[in-house]
Amino acid sequence: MKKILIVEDDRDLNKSIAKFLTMRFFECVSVFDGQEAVDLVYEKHFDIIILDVKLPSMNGFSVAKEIRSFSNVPIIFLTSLSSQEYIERGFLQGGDDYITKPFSLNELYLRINAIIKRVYKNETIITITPDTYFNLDSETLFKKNRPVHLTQKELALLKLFLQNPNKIFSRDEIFSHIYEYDEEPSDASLRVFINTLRKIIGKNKIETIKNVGYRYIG
Amino acid sequence: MKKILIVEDDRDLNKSIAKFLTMRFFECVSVFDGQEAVDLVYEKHFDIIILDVKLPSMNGFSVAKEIRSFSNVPIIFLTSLSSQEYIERGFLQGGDDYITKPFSLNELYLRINAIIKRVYKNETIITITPDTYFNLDSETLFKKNRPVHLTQKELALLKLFLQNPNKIFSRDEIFSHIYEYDEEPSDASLRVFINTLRKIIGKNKIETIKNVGYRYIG
DNA sequence: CATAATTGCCACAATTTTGTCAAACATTAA
DNA sequence: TTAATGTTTGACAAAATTGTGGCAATTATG
Repeated sequence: MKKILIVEDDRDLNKSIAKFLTMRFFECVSVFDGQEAVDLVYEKHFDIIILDVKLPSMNGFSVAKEIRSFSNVPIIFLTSLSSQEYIERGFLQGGDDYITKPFSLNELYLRINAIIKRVYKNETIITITPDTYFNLDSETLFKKNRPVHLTQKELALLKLFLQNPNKIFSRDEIFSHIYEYDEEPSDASLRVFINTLRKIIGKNKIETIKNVGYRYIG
Repeated sequence: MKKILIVEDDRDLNKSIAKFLTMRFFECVSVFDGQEAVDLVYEKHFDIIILDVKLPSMNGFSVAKEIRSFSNVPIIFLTSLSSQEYIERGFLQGGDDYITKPFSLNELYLRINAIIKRVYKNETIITITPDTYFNLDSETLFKKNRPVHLTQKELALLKLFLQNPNKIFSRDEIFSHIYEYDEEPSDASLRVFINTLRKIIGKNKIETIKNVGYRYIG
């Protein structure tokens, strides 16, 4: 679950953003002034920061500047100042997006997701083929919207592949991921799992790297 | 240098975007309708796509949907339709940003940079020809955005060349790089590998240095 | 421009690796 | 305990990679 820091001195607005995003499975922390935000980011990890520009004492741009001196956490500026000059300043200060008030909470939500998708590359739903996808939360593979049963090892192997698309895995690497330390089956075993996975997600989705291992084509 | 595809049927606007971004060191390609855009992305590599929503024949959302079926290239929607519904549709179609007209070119530029910073921060891609590139992270060669399977030796040879563009390699040097100590095949073998690589990346990309060896033209 | 040397390229062969299936074995659930 | 499910193995078929020979094409050089 992604952690969001909401820096907004308008308490009502702050609260409704937090409520909206919490309902959509984000973990939200609210603060109401700039210095507090900087201190908190120093101490704790956040996956994304929503930052109002007009804040008491320390303005949003200065907050961003301080945070950027030690962290690359994505920042979305939020403000009623829609002048080009401000927008440009926001991006130059290392911002990832700039939203002007009034805005829809849903748009904010979508923009957060767009950034998360790029930065953390972890959507919950991974599309494998047009009719096959994998839900990372429930760890379930769906084919034509029907869940497909996978055994423990099949699941481990599929997850390894999906989380590292296009990465070449040596047989040894795969073994160490899907087997316990004391298990040492022969190569033939892995071949069989590859075989069954291919039957499920499609032959061409797993490429054989001869003399090395395999890779998932993502 | 990052490559941008501009899909906008208003020729004047398309031209001014291209001019503005070219001055800021992007390589721009302009097209004026949706189908053309899809065809082009299918064949060539772009780092980011600027996509007008209102296009003749095929609208921007459909274009994005088609592109997303085979590519993850970042897309920025561009449109005068500022209704929430449209904005949301843009993001749900896999868009990375949504800008409403009228907009400042500089803001577009800044938003492009924000996305590039996130998406390509640690991806190293070597462009070989307009439709062929090599991803150093996954050690994969792409042609028309499709991965091309290379055997061990082919890959070793290609990597040697790409990492040393324009350097003349003697046959002996190449041998010592791609063969193990105990392997000692004849010259004919290397000729065959050169031959197959040329078929893949283009004849003129590998120059023969008679009596010496070869070099990759980078 | 003729010649010799070098290189390109194709088809095939040798070798190794991988895919597949059935059956044995192990583990879990009923 | 039995039945059901999951995992591993072995044997053989199938496929892929690499090497080689032979001849055509190209290049350098006198």
